[in-house]
Amino acid sequence: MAITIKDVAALAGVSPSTVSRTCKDNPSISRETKEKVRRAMAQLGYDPSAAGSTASLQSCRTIGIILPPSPREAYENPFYLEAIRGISQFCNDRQYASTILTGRDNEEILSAIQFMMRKDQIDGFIVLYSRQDDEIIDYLYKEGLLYVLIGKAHRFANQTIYIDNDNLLAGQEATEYLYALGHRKIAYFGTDSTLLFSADRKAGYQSALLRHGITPNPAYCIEENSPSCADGSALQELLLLEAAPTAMVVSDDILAVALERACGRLGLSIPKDLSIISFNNSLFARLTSPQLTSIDVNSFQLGTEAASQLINHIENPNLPATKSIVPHTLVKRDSCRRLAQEAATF
Amino acid sequence: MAITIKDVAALAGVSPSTVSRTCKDNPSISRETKEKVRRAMAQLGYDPSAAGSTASLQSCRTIGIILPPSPREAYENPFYLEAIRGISQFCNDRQYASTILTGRDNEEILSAIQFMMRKDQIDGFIVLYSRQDDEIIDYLYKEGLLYVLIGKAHRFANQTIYIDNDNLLAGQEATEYLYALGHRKIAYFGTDSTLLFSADRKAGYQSALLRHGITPNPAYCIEENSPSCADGSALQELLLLEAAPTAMVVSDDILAVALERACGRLGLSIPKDLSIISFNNSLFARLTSPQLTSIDVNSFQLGTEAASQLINHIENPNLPATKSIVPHTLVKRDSCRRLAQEAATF
DNA sequence: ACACCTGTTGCACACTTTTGCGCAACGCAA
DNA sequence: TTGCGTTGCGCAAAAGTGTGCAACAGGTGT
Repeated sequence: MAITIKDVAALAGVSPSTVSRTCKDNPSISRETKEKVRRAMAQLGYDPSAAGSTASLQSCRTIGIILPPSPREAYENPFYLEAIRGISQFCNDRQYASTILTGRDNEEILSAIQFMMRKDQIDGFIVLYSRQDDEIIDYLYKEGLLYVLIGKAHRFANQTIYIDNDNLLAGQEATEYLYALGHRKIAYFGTDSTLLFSADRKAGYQSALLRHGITPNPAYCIEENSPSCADGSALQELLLLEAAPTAMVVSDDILAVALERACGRLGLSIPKDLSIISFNNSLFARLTSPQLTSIDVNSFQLGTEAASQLINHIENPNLPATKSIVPHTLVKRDSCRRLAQEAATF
Repeated sequence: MAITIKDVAALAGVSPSTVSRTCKDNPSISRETKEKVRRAMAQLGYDPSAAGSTASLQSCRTIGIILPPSPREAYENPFYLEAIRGISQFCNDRQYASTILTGRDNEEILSAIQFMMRKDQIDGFIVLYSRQDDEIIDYLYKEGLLYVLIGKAHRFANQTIYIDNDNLLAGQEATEYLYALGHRKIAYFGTDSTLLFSADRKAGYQSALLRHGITPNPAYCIEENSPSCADGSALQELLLLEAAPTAMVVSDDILAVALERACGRLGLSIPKDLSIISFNNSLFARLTSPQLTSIDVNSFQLGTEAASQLINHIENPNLPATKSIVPHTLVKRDSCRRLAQEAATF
């Protein structure tokens, strides 16, 4: 067993309470006594055990990380682990623990949450996703539990702490980039837009088009919720249109890879026949040929920022709900080409 | 604040100790009393708080998950998150918490470990990787801490609990599969073999060749430790050899995708000019064209099994070090072709 | 009737830290 | 010398649970 506050107290010749107060730099302890105690702590290599402070402070310095209930495939997106690593890194630094809550469906996750709360084992949650009408977020909100969202709040936006990219802006920038290269027939390919990041990117895409006087064409907008479905016919239909797009904004690298495959099957070459810009800048974007131009959303930083906000709110309970925005970066690679002038005459 | 053992005791008209013993089904409490207590517990919705038991039992029902210190790229391998999900799922079921320990280098990870231990905040560790001469594993061993390895033990093998695939066998099976398709010029492409899974797969590859009377050709064996390096010249040299291989065993899907790209650049087509079999069966294997034949190592199950072993050892401290093997499965897709008979005459 | 045994339960303390309150000592002024 | 204020520190209770030991009731054997 590790050494306790009593050992230090004995060595320093004071009472445990004095040691405790010294640790927290309480002004009612004299400088000399503090010095003495600190020497004893250093000599013994003392670190207060969490067990005791948890008991007496009713706070366990642990946060829960909630993964979405999704098909297994979704977790292969490196986004999640990067965000988790960001959270863990920050927690390690601030001497918090973090625990992942997962399950095969909403119900399992809910019961894990309830269990942890009943046990007083968790001070707050980070929810790694954001979607419309989510049962778990509703539960957290209704129970008055502390949580921060990675992604934009759907309901209760005013009272919710969240960390997000400016996905609307990112969607606009992606579209503007293609526009600046001379593209006018720009399509959008995204996941199911109940996932809010996708909805925002799509809205950004649409608003960029409108700004240039282009009315978004519904036939130019495809939404699939899995890269496996993306082999389907909708994409093929779009690509074979009389007025097929010359460029596409794709809401995730993984979908973009699926799109590349579809193009390959149809004999379209990238970027010659189709320019592609996607999001997340994951390994997927770097392993394809051509490598994908992609918008990096800094998922690691989303994680650290979320952890930072949550811990801040744990330690200062009455703070108003803060929102923070993590910047994104456009990484240019080889999947977009400048359109020759004549093609630009829409 | 949640309801405590005292509330239950008061309602049931017994002492807190009786409630405690009832929870653990201690035989020294009569059936009638237990019934009475259980009714009170149900009525109040009581669940023992972890804080108290942590204090009194000196065990916090928390395990640490140690990520390798690696270049960021490595974490994009879906293997890690799948293993973590497996661990979390099992922990959630068994009402344990898990916390991820990570850092930019060995030193940061070590200090996170030391901190957690000094705080009595962790009962044991799961190490998500296994490599030669690892400082962190040495530390855990020397401090006598409880840990289980995912992957094969290098040093201290006898005293180490580990969960692994039979990577030697898997390497053999991959090679045998290619052999059975008529391939004789089979090369190996793997990561840096200080990572033990890679070393084992390579050894399996070699032994399968030897079994068929083929002496492994050193020129047929390439090791790179990052998919970015894989764009390098070694691979190109091999593929352009006079006696270039007709098939390759690749230790990871991600490397296999890099290999596919290299082939593309050299005008080689898959599986026509080169058959590829790889490991992990990740999304990478499914998103390429052609889709990769790959050996699924069941990373989720590696995680659950590791958590199961660790918790078992936490609760039964004197168990001998167990080892368990998680089965793998060959998933056939489109990256391997049967060689015409004449080509098989080596 | 007394001693002993068995089965059941509660008391008191353990674990470790935090903190309200009170006490002792000291200086200074009346 | 008494009284008051201040400073510095320890006592003890608090958080919630687990457990060794003692006690108690009731029954049995002598």
